[in-house]
Amino acid sequence: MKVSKAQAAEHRAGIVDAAARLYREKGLEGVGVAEITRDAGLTHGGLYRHFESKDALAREACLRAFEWTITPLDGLEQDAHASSMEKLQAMVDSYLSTSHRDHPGEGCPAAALATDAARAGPEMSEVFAQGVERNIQRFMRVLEGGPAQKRAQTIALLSSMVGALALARATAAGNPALSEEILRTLREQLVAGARAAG
Amino acid sequence: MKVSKAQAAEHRAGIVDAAARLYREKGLEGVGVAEITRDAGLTHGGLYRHFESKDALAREACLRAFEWTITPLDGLEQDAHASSMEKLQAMVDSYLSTSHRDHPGEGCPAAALATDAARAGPEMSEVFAQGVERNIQRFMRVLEGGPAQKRAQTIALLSSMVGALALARATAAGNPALSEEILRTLREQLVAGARAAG
DNA sequence: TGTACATCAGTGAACGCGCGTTCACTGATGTAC
DNA sequence: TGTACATCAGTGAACGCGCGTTCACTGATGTAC
Repeated sequence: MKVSKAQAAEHRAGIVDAAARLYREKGLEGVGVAEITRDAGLTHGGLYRHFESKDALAREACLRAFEWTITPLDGLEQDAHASSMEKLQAMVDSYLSTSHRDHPGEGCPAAALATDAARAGPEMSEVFAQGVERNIQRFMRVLEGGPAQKRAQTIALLSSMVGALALARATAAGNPALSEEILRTLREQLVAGARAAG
Repeated sequence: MKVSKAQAAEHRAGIVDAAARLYREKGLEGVGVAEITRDAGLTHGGLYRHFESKDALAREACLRAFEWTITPLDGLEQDAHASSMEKLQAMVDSYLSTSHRDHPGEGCPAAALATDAARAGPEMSEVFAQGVERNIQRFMRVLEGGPAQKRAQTIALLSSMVGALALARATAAGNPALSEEILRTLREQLVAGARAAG
């Protein structure tokens, strides 16, 4: 049956949200349209009233996934009492936490979808690059120094955290000690490195 | 028809090699057994004389992929004239080259398969963790300092390079300038960081 | 405000298609004598 | 060294199965009068 325009818009947003979460959890090739729409409380047939194809939905879900949040970049940012270094440490600790490792569905899509996006064609790559650029702009705000220096440091910081989180996830089930060691080591090294550079 | 034991062993190795390359290029869920065996010059039916299942082949291929080589860790290592810092720079430049970015099939599986391995179950995670541990041991040899310090630095170095390469690949088609910027930035930052720490 | 009706979001069966796996068969290999 | 024969690596058709997508249909929505 037909539903109101407002409800249809909600359904559409629900599908995008479900896809954004499931793709991060299971990969771009690990989820079917049936599972996505079921998760959103609908059936698969109606998906094509909202999206041209599964790939079009995947691109929109990827863009949506990049609206993820992490403390203290979001919510606690107004806290003027915290020093820049304390904020950096808090952000790194949050990004490289076991909680983030074990819940990719609500986490950073750069770490969850990078290799998938590399194989998904130029359109997805463009979406992904937009998200990475946005991430860089957000993360830059916890660093100090000139714009060029800050940008370079942010790119290095993001790359390190993405790689560490990806490796920690890949080794978590097979070698938990190594997985924890990777997270712990980078929590320590990254802030020490920023302290030396800043 | 039946073939000699020696030729059967060659065929088996050829299948593993083809799988190791194709999985790195297209992902663990992006290649079928038909494509792998065709690439090895065989048909898909005979695959199950050598491997229990596709997953068993994938695990063996992943282990094989971790036998990848990179200069100057392999081949040039006897060059006693090169300083440790020069070797580190050469290794980082090689890892974060556009050539490595554009040819994942012969490159580092940690960067190519990390997110796939995280979703492929505990047995694959165990194989992957073994490969990562081996990578750490190899990379440690270009750094100086005490064992604990070297190991921590190596884990940070490997994480940074894995993340940077993954992000560079994901953005290469959609934003080539950003992709190059990521590689260039980490080539510079990583050695500068090691210089400061060492 | 009421009424008639075109619109269209959502349903669920059906479609090709490619996948991993199985299996009867082939014929060279390699062993027993 | 020769011969007979069991073994088994490899072939290619066939199997269920799940996938993305299509489509006839439903019935509430929202518009035209």
